[in-house]
Amino acid sequence: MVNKLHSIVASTTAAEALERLFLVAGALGDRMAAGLAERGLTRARAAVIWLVHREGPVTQRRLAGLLDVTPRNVTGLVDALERDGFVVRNPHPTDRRATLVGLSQLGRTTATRLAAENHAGATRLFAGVDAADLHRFVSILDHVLTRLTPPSAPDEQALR
Amino acid sequence: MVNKLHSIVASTTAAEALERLFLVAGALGDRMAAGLAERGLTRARAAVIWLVHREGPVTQRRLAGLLDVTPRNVTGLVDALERDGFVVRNPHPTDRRATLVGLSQLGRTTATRLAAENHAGATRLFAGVDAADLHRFVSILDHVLTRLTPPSAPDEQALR
DNA sequence: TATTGTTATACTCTATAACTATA
DNA sequence: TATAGTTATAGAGTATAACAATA
Repeated sequence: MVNKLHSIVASTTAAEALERLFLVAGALGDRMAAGLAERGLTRARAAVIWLVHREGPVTQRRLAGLLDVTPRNVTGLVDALERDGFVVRNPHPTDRRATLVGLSQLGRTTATRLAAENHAGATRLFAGVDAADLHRFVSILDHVLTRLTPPSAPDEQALR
Repeated sequence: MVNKLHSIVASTTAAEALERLFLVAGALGDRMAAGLAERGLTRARAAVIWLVHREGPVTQRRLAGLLDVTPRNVTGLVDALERDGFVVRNPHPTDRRATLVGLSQLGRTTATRLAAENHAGATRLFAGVDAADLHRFVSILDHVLTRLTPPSAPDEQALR
């Protein structure tokens, strides 16, 4: 009886937590999209810039794997980023089928500025949260992530 | 000096927390989209069903406000949902310009099933998390949400 | 024969602008 | 004159399928 009551209370609170998590995720996503739009970027394109910034020049095939989208999709994203001057396409030194995508100067400065803004934004959002509480907060996020992400999957969750 | 060191540590952890939050949000979104796809739904369409389920029959104009999208967008979403049998359009009793969007029987059972699955999923995701920790977790999410959402905005954040 | 990137085609979400029918 | 919903048009992200060049 006690157990049953306990589980009911716990599950209700879990639903509230999930609802709140969705709310924060949505607001966070909107805020990020707005910031990116000011630079003429979208989330998908910013993800490409971010990945290339972390990985160095990569083939589109690899990008498709890292982003977990189709190669055709990468073609479109890189087309737009190249047109807007964020990335450059270069021939692969040994494999003449492949293309290496690298950052232009604009792409590099954009990546570092986005990282700085991200860092500043995070500091502002969590300002006033006790260090121990923040640590527990991250622990719970990890807990959720573990139950959410199927084990295995080597590249798929690299950024997303 | 102590203060400076403290702020450096805190800001670093905040960036980690934000990164983890993005990770969870992405995985959560993917999971949800996959579940909806099994029922022939997308996130945008499910949001309509969810709102109509909560509000009862609503005009498309009101839906546009609640979803924070353009009226034209609502037309498309309702078109698809009506075609697939989730909602029905009915004339507004007093305003002949307006259309009331309501749930069909399929829409109702879908809404209740999605709610049940959501509840079960939340319970599973947070299983093993201490009640006090979960409460603090939600408090931090609220803390972040407060700093993220500009005060005012009456309808905009109704669901999102 | 397999892989890399592309063209072709299509669906979904989203937006702005112009228009019709009503208030 | 203002409002509800639509048609017209467009951009962005995504997918599958077919194809060329190269491994």
